[in-house]
Amino acid sequence: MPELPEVEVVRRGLAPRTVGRTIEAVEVLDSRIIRRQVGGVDRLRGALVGTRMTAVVRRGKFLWWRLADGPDAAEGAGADTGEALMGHLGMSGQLRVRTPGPMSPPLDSEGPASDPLRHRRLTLHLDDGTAIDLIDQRLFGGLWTSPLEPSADGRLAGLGSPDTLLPEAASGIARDLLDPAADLPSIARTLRTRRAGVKSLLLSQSIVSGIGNIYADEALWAARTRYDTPGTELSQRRALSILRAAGEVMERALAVGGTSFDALYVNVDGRSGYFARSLAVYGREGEPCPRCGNLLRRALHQGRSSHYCPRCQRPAPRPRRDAR
DNA sequence: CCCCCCCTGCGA
DNA sequence: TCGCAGGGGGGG
Repeated sequence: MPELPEVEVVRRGLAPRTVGRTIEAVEVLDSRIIRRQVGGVDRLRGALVGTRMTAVVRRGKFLWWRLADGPDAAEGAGADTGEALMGHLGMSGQLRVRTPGPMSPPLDSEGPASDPLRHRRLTLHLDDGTAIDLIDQRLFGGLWTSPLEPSADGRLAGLGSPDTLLPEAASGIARDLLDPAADLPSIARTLRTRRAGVKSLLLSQSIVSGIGNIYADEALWAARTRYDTPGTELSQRRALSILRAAGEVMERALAVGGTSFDALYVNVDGRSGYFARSLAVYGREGEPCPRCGNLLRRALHQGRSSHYCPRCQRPAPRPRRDAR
């Protein structure tokens, strides 16, 4: 579930089912899913088993649980452990909540390759019997612990965060456009200092986080700007309008559960979002532009597809030197 | 800053 | 068989 709206759907699904719960066991079915864990599976278990989840936080596409010492801790029960459980879904990751009972799916499915349960890589077992499955076909996602540190600007670390503490693993990740602490004029100014194409800049998680290939294309279409327009050629007004467009399209996607093309992209209950039908350009090469009717195109840009309308998305006009 | 890598699966 | 797929990190 890759981009910001899809990850936020997951965060909202996880919060009511995990906050306040204690982790009783960690089941690792494929250790590649925890390759970013310092100390491997032993250290992961040591850091998690017996701790209580106190919040689920998101910044961009990164998701983490805050952890406190559990009720069994002799001293300091309830105290923050100082480490977060980080999660990233990569290209094909899902976090699914499985509740005990007769209706629950079988633990190990022998179904076809398209059956997502075939790709269960790790499960957290909670004290109320709930299981949190990390399912990931391509294994680009992962779960690992990361020490907390204060956020650089002294504001709340991310959506759902109780304080300013941020996992070290997310320290290089900029704020996202759904974060009330995001400073849009400042992000716009940064975009304008860089010569690279504006789409690559929107995808740079260190400038602004949460935007991926779908929402970058949608935002640039909405702001009538072509993907290869150099950041240095954007006016402040145009840069801001691109950022606003990106925020708006992600808000609209979030409101309908995110974008799903197939069963790979689902919420914690395995259900799809409905935004795919509202996409203007992504995956629609050869179809008419919803704004001007010209046929949409797909171009390869830095190894990834860019979808755009060749007529109504133009590179920003160069500032006129002779204007006076 | 571009290119490659990490992976698996699917459709042309 | 190849190219492509909502991710990110690291190398040259």
